[in-house]
Amino acid sequence: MENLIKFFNSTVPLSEKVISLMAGMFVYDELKKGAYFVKTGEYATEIAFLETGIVRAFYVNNEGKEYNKTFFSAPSIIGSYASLISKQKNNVAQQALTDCKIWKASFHEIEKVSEGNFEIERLRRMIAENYFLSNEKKELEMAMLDADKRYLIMQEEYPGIELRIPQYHIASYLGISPTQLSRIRKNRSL
Amino acid sequence: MENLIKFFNSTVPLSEKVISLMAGMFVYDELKKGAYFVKTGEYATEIAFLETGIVRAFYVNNEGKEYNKTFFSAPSIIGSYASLISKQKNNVAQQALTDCKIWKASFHEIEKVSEGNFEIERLRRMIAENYFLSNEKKELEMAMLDADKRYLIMQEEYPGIELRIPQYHIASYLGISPTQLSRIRKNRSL
DNA sequence: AGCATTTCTTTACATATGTAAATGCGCAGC
DNA sequence: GCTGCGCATTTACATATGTAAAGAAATGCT
Repeated sequence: MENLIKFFNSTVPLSEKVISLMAGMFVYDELKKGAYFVKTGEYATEIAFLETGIVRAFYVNNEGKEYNKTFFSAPSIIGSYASLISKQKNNVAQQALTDCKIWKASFHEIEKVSEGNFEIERLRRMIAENYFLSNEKKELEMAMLDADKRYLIMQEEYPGIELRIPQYHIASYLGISPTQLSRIRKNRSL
Repeated sequence: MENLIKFFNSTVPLSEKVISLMAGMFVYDELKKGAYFVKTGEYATEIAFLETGIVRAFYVNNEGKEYNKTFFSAPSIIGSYASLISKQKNNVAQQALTDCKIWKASFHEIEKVSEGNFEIERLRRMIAENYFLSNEKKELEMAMLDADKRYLIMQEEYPGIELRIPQYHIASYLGISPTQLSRIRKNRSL
């Protein structure tokens, strides 16, 4: 729980009051490797703080192929943010790639306590902005850089992740086939 | 100016007080076709309401090729949102594709008046969320759908835009070459 | 109206990357 | 220590899409 507070505080400093409010909203839980935190086609209701572990967000195209959109590496917030704020169904599933420790909360409750609470409203604004920025960053990278460079950036962004999850998840994240990732790795090491 | 108020009100209803606050912050201006509202490498300071016209947001890769990231078709908000909230340099330029009428404001001033103003804070949160959602939507479309389908969606999202801007801008938006767009259009009409 | 410029389409060709399948490697469990 | 299974790499091949260039069409300017 201290980790959660610390994590939020690194976005905006929070008052004692807000901290104790939040403390009541989050409960501890675990995700086994392979378990889903969010499933496609459902309405998201929960958000969680990922204390340890790795989660992937991925979508499936009409041919049934999976694409990894994001990795969440602790400490981080998980939950289908898009579905929560739009009240639409998820298009993106979230699945644990390792065993995970999480603290989850009902998003609806968070919305309720932020009614009229300036501080939480501001926290939510900053969270929205951060999501926006990291999406934007990934989008630009995907579009401007070749897979080579994206691979490099991925390694900086998620240090050590390659040791913890299979290569084909990385390939999917980079938007290329495992075959192609292999070719890149081969060239890299020449 | 009424259009501006109407536009913001369609996100969250605003009080008289906030409306008059805003009225003082936005001033009328125009952009000639081809003019830039935002240039790459600079720090954004302004935001604007696009009352009439079309603006494109685009980035340039290291080979000097341009990619259109978004079209803004009035009524809409323009300005390098990412740069404004991150206080980093722009990676994305914004250029008028037709003559435009705009109402611009200093983002810094907006930030100042939202200090402690719950309503504006909430407006900003919702704007951030909307930006996030439209980015997310585009990202999923780009990744899950082929250019065919994206072309269709583009036509729904920006009705009539094809009559107002050159084809190669559309191609660039779809992430394909003009040649390829031509091929798609040809197949479409069979 | 006529010329010039811009835009769109088409062709021919090159190539990057995906798919499929075979091989190789390493770790886990017995 | 052996066996099997999951994962990574490699090979061969197919193909979608980009590039370049030429031609056609449209637009705009004087």
